[in-house]
Amino acid sequence: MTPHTTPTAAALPDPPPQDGSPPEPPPTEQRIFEAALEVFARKGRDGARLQEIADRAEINRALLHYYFRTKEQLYDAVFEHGCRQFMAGLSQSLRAEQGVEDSLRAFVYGYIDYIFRHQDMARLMLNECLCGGGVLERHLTAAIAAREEVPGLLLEDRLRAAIGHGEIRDVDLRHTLLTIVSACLFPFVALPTVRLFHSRAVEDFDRFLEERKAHIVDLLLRGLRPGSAGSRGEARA
Amino acid sequence: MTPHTTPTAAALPDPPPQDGSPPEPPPTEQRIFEAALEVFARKGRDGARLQEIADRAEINRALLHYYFRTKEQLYDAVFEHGCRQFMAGLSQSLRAEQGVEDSLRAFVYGYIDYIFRHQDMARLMLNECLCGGGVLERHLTAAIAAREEVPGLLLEDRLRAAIGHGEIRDVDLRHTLLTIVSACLFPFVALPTVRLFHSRAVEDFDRFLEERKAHIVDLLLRGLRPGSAGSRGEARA
DNA sequence: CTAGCGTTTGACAAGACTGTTAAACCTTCT
DNA sequence: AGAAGGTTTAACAGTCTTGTCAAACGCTAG
Repeated sequence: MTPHTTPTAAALPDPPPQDGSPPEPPPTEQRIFEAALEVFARKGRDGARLQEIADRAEINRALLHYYFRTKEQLYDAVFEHGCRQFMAGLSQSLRAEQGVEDSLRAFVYGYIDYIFRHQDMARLMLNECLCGGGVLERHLTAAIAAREEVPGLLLEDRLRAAIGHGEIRDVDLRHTLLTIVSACLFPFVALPTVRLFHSRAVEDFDRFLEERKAHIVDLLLRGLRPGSAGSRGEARA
Repeated sequence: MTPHTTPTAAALPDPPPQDGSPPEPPPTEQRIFEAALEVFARKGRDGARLQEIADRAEINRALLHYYFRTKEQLYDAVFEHGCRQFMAGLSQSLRAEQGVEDSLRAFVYGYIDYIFRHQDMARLMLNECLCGGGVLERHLTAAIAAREEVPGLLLEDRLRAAIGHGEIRDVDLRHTLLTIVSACLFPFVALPTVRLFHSRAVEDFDRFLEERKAHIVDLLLRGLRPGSAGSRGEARA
């Protein structure tokens, strides 16, 4: 009864390419993580079946219990593990630039690229947002308390400084950040719907995302540029 | 065996206040719809239990099968029914204005207000986007084929005309529309997360949404205003 | 009154899924 | 070779959930 403690395989998910050795099959636990993430992301927490996870990991279903006791503990472990790596990797891919414009561009480009490469984890987290039982909140509050890097905050600092320097307008940064994240993330949520109206997105999703990055940065930069209000009053209602 | 055909109670969900009669308990089928929508929205398609739906509707569980045969058919009926009303009501609440600015404002304000009043249905649809099996696509394609009103298209027409008149820049309207919808809708998805950073949103969600409406309209109007590109080139990568 | 018909209910049957256990397996160390 | 300990497997048990059924209920028409 060695497992059930902390995962022995706390290895990186994106390990830097080792020597030229053939890609040795990852240890069982790692395979379970990967399989479980896929299935949970596609079917949801309740829709996922342990049998399907086991099949995908090419192991006996009883092994899932051997390593993680229950389905709930497996889910929590996958979420915890994935969430931590996701956040860390995301923060890392959002390098800080000097100017506001470059910072914003780096954020949007990095964000979309990263989500694209980790759609399963993103779906899992969004799923948790929609009908989850507080697992995400618990983990996020813990992460914040532990002073881990939270992806959006760096850009918020940059924008705040830019406001101080008069480079951009004095906007409510929380709404601005939320808008940026929405614009980057939502297309992945709504993808099945987007396809219907934007059929190109299916044929060439890469191209669609490239267009999207440019569009968002362009819109934001113009929308944040300092200057007088629009043709009429600023806010009405 | 009268049921299983088409719902006899195709009544409106927001019936205009009738006479002063006491609110008579709605017929069984309507109660089922309401209860099922709530439970499906909160627990997801697979997480929902028929027993919980029956309890919430204050009926015997067997009645669910009497009216809808299977869980899947119940889900489809709720989705179909809800989706149709949702779309129709949404289109209706997005009245067309003359100018671009007013149209955009009406759209954003109407959209957020409507979603706020129909969060369950919105969650259900988003859930279907994330881990659904094509039910949403099927219904949407059918709706489009039947030439039903699709919420976003009216605004798209307005914006296209405005581009023709030079009132706004020549942007990719599909991305613009997607951005607008994202900005309005995503906060509802991410609400549990937003709370952590934007604690005011909990205490006073109404106020948060009012701020948000103004923020979105403001950002969009400025971002779409015609004029030269930013401090540097327009698009880089 | 009662026959008919739609509605509602409790009980039951069948199946799906999770979780447990004992035995087999495989490697390592003595 | 043999013991030890972790790993894997097949089979089993229990529970939860869906779906079905026959009987009971209540209303209306003849």
